[in-house]
Amino acid sequence: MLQNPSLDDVINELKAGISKHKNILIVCDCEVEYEGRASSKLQRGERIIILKSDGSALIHRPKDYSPINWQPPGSLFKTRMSDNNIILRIYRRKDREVMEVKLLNVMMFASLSLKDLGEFTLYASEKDMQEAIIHQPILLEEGFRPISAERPVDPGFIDILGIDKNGVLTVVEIKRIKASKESVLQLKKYIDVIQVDKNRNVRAILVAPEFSKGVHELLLSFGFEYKILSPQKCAEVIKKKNGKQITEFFK
Amino acid sequence: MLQNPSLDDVINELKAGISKHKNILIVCDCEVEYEGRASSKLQRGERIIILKSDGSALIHRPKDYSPINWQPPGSLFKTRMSDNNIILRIYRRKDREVMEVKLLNVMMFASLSLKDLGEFTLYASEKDMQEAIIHQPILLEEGFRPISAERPVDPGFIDILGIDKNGVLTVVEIKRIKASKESVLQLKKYIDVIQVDKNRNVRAILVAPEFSKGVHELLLSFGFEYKILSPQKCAEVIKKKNGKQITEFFK
DNA sequence: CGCTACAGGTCGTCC
DNA sequence: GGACGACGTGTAGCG
Repeated sequence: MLQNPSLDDVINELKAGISKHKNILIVCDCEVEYEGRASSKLQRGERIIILKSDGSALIHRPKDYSPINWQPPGSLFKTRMSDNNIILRIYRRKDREVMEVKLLNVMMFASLSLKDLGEFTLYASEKDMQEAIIHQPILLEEGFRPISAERPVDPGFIDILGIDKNGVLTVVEIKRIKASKESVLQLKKYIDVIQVDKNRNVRAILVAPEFSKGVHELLLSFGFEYKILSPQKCAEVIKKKNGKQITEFFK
Repeated sequence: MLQNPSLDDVINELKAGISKHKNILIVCDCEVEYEGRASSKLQRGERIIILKSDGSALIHRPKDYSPINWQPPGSLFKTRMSDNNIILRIYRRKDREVMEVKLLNVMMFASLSLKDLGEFTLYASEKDMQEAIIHQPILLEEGFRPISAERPVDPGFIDILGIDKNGVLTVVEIKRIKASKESVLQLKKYIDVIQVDKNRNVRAILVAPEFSKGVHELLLSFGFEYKILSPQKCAEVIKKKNGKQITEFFK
């Protein structure tokens, strides 16, 4: 870890860090150029640079969520001196993308060996909602019996296909966030494919925690139905189910 | 800037840095929980945390382009001690999202005042393609005259609306990357709205650097046309045009 | 704030 | 490697 190091010290540490697959953190005054799917130029300023061991690189300005310039994992790092500045060249083979950083002054340099084996779990994805409904169909409605999930149709997949308590074929489309008109049209597409025989009775249900303006009307115009269901609720069900499985596992 | 500081020192610096709207960089052993549009839990491990002055927060693992947990700009930072650990609570009003980081051990802490006024320019955006075609319609085809750009229609916007050399109304949809079937359907949507009178002759042209498999067939089935044009080519035109403007400015 | 479409989107999954 | 869709997508522009 170096504070206000000379560029000579930085380039040595940089080369060493890269070859040892360390994670490198640099706070510096720099310029950046990018050329690839688009091209960009970033004038001189102070930024935070992260070089990761998987070959990804991020350049962060003092504002904004997203990096102003970056390179995805799998990129190659190369360094050289030019006009008493360090040039850091980051090359990505796919799309032949190049990002070049000119380091003019380094305020802080750190070469890190981060140990991170912590497990990451995300709950309440759309997949979770699907599983929850299949595991506990009453979440959708009483008497519903799922037949298949992620059933491939001409263009796309039907989230859940099932039979209702009256034996009517039912297509279920799930959204984990507020459903838009787009979602209704997606459902329409599936119905058009499924309902080859126009006289055959098929139900369509859009499941979401809430619905955008105009969606109810659009659903009505197609004769579709809806069901309010939150991903959090589904996450609860999944958690309980998995907990039970673990209990059963230890029986 | 602190190396292996005590958590007492960190929380003081953290509170000071947050109130002074500094950019804060932490390398530490931590756990993270998130609750909002979904919920997630990240077990203990060593990570890089960036807290920005605009209220955005990023937690980076030693791998991957994207942060494992984050909060977009405008979030509120709050700190407290709990069981001899620092709890950093980052709250976003929209969607009532909460991210809580438990700092167990801090390897490095830096409170930074980054000066970054450098200008950023990006070329080869879809907007550039639009401007290039409007400035130099021959990029699309000989005799084309643009009428309007970003014209709002029922749902959405028509990239460019114009008249071809034969006086026929022409809808142009632009993609800066390979155009998919989705793009064709987007164009179809606009045509359906524009072409109220089915007998009225309207041309539809999809402009993109390349086209996915099946797109040509879909275009054909709708009677649409296409034009190969790369964003890089358009960027050249725009650069030349802007250069000329600057020249004219100094005349 | 909601709706719409773009983004150097990224990322996983399946073919 | 291409095609397709999800993402805690984020972000800008407009009403």
